Amino acid sequence: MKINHVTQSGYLAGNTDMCESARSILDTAETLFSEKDFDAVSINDIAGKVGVSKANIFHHFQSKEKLYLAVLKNACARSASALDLVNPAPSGNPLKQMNEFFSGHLQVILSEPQSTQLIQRELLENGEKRGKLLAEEVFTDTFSNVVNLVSQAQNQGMVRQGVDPSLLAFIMIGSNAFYFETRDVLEHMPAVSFNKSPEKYSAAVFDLLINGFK
Amino acid sequence: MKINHVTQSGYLAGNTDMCESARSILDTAETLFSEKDFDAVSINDIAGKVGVSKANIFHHFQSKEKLYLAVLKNACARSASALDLVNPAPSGNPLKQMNEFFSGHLQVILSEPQSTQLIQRELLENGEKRGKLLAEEVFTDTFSNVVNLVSQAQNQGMVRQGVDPSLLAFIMIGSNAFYFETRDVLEHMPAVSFNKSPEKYSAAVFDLLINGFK
DNA sequence: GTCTATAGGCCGATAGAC
DNA sequence: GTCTATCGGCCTATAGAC
Repeated sequence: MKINHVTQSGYLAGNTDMCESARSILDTAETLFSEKDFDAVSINDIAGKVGVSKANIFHHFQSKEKLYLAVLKNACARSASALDLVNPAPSGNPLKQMNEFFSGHLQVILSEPQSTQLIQRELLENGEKRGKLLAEEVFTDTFSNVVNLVSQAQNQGMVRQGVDPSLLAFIMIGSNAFYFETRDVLEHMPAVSFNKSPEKYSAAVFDLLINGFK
Repeated sequence: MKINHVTQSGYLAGNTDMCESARSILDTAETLFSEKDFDAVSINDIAGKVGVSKANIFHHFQSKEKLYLAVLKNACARSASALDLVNPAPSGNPLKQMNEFFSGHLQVILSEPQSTQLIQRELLENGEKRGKLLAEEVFTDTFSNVVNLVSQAQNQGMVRQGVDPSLLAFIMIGSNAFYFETRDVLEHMPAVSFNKSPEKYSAAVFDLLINGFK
């Protein structure tokens, strides 16, 4: 498999011009591509599940690669817009805003498992080749929003000096991402109290990050 | 692709009886399977790189699936034994031991990128189907060692009551795993001070976990 | 825009000589 | 143990009728 993102305009882009069957194909493809990777999903699989012919898929999307990229673009856009909604209103105090983002972020990635899985796989499989593209088009915006949130909290004295805002933002996002990744294994781990309850996890981690373990 | 781990004796098992060419096949297969997933690596690829025939691979390993499982088993064993060495001597104080484990753990997963990548992919792609197996055979031992380390520290008053040892252990391992996953993207992120230096990252995260951000 | 039929290639796996 | 040759199947993609 060889996919060249550079020929594309980008992960994020609106695609509003799409007839009904093309939408069905795109939606079904997203489901299948989120369950299994590029090579493990055949055009036959998608065509069978949608109820159209193989040739019809190649008519709407010129190649399997372009279909996959359309799916990925869609997932990135949906994930990004869902995370935008998590950005809390600037009314509350910064500490509360950080907490709201943290728990909201975990809710979003757990409620959008398809997009999350697709993006995580892209990170794992193609990080080296397309890390720059992913960084520029997907992660930087969300990440810098969180960094700004932390910086504001720091300016108001709710985060002590000496804490790197980008590090704290990284740990918050990473804690949630790792929870998502390991959720299926976590169920079978003995002596883990926080599985099966993302809310408890969010609360406990945030308390740990505020106060430390000492 | 359909792989049934249940027919195997387990991820972890010594395989000492192996002739020279079988070893070469296994090593090359590990390299290729860590770079690309199961379907994206063909027996032809492996045979070509090793310099043997396809049929020879099927002679030593009966199927592509069994070869992959042998590779995975190998990687799990190597990763687990590398992490065993990280368990610090019980001489120092528990806080220092926790710190040593934390920085050592990151060093190990960064120095064994092939094993780490294979295990992370297995987690991402087959978590739901084989989460129980992965939990029992790979993660539980390492994880409970870390939980014990934290519990000992807590008994000696170096970790405050109210902190769940399993949560703290989870965050430590997760922080390192997330650093590994995102290392290629991190390079292209502006305003991130801790990329390119795992040591600084370890130190800064541990300080944050000890003292909190408040 | 949707279909059937098919081209052309690579795949995993096997047969059988040495 | 190692090879060459090959089988049968599934793959992406296209041709061409409607």
